[in-house]
Amino acid sequence: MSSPAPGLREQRKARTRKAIQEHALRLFLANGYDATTVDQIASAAGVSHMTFFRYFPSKEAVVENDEYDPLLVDLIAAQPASLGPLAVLRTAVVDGIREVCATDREALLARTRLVLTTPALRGRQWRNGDATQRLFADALAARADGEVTFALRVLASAVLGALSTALTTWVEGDGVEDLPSLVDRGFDALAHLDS
Amino acid sequence: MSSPAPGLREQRKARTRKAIQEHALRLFLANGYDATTVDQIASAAGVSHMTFFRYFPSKEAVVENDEYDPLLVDLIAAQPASLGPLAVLRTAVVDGIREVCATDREALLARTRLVLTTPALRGRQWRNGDATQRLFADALAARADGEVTFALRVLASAVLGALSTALTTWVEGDGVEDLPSLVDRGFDALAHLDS
DNA sequence: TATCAACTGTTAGTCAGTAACACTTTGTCC
DNA sequence: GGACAAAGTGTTACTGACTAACAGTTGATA
Repeated sequence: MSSPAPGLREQRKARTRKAIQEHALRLFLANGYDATTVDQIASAAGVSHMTFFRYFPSKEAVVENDEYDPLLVDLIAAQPASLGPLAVLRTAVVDGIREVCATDREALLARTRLVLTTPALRGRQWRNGDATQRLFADALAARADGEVTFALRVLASAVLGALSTALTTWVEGDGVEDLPSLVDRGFDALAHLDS
Repeated sequence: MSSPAPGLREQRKARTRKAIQEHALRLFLANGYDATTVDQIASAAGVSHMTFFRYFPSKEAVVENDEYDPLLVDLIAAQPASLGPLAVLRTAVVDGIREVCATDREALLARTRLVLTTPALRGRQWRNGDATQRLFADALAARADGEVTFALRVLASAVLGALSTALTTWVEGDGVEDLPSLVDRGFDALAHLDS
C-alpha cells in the first residue's frame, strides 16, 4: 500500500504532481477555471501539455482530492458496534470534518468555493458523490458484517445530500459559520425530516 | 406560459428540435455516447453542426429532459396544507413517477440506463440534481408561505438522494421492479433513517 | 559502464464548442 | 402583393481539451 520505494524517480514524480496541482489551483483562483488553460498550468509547472495529462486524467481532476475518503472510511470502521448506521455516519462525518477544518480550513473553503461556482466542476463533484455514496454504504455494511441494502444506500445518499447542503451554506456565508456545526445541524435535520 | 404563437416558424423549430433529440438518442443507444459525434447527430437530423448547438447548449444537454420538473412543482403546490413537507414530497414524487411510468416507462428506462452508464452524463445529471434541489426547496417554501430554510434544503437533498438511489436500483434490476414502489420504499427508508 | 525501463517532449490529430459573416426564409406593415 | 426587418441557417475558421505515435532523455540495475 505504501509507496514502492523513495527512489529519486518517485521523488521527482511526487514533486511534479504537487507542482502541477498547486500551480493549477493558484491560477484557477486568480483567473478563474475557464479562463485558465491546461497549457498555462503546464508552463507554470515547467512541464509539457502531455505531462499534465499523464498526471491527471482531465483538467477537472486536478481540483478534486480523494484524500478525505480513506479518513472517513477509517472513522466509520472505528465506531462502536452499539451505534446505529445513522449515528455512525454522524459521528464519523462530523469528526472527520472537524479534523479537516482544523488543518486545512482555508484551503477547503477556497477549493469548495471554486467548485461550487464553476459549473463544470460542480458536475464532477457530484459524480464523485456517487462513488462516495457507495463507499459509505460499503463501509457501513462491512462494519455490520451485512450486505449493502437498499436502505443503507438511501441512508448514504441522504447523508451526502445533507453534507453537500452544509458545504453550500458554509460557502454562501463566506465561511463565517462553523462548518462542523453546520454539518451537525444537517444531521439534525435528517433525523427530523418530518417537522 | 404557452407557446407564443403556432406560426410556421415555431412549428419548424419544434420539429427540428425533436428530430435532433430523437436521432441523438437513437445513435447514443446504438453506438454509445462517446462514439457518437455531434456531426453525426446533426447530419442524421439534416442540419448543420452549428444548428445543433443553437438548439442544445452541449452534447450532454440533448439527453436531459426537464419536462418533469414543472409537473413535480405543480404536484407539490397541489398538496393539502395539512401535510408536512416530507409527506408533501412523498406524495408528489411518487404520483409524478407513477404518471411518468404510465406513459414513458420504456423511454425513461433507456434514458436512465444511458445516463448511469456514461460517466460524462452521470455528472451532468447530478448537476441538474442541484438545480432540482433548489426547485423542490423553493416549491416547499412557497407552499408554506415561508422562507427556504436550511432544514428544507437538507430535506430536498435527502429526497433527491433517495430518488436517485431508487432509479439506480431500478436500472440495475433492468426495470423488472416497479419504479413507483421502489421510490416509495426510498421514502420509507428516509422516514426511518435510524434503523 | 552498459543496458533497460520509465519518463518526457514534439508533433499531429479528433472532437466539443464559439464567433463572424453571408444567405435564406418568415412575419408584418403598408 | 411587395418591401422591409427579424429570425434561422450554413460556411468557415478558430480555441481548447484530450489522445496516439514516436523519438529523446534520464533514472534504476547489474
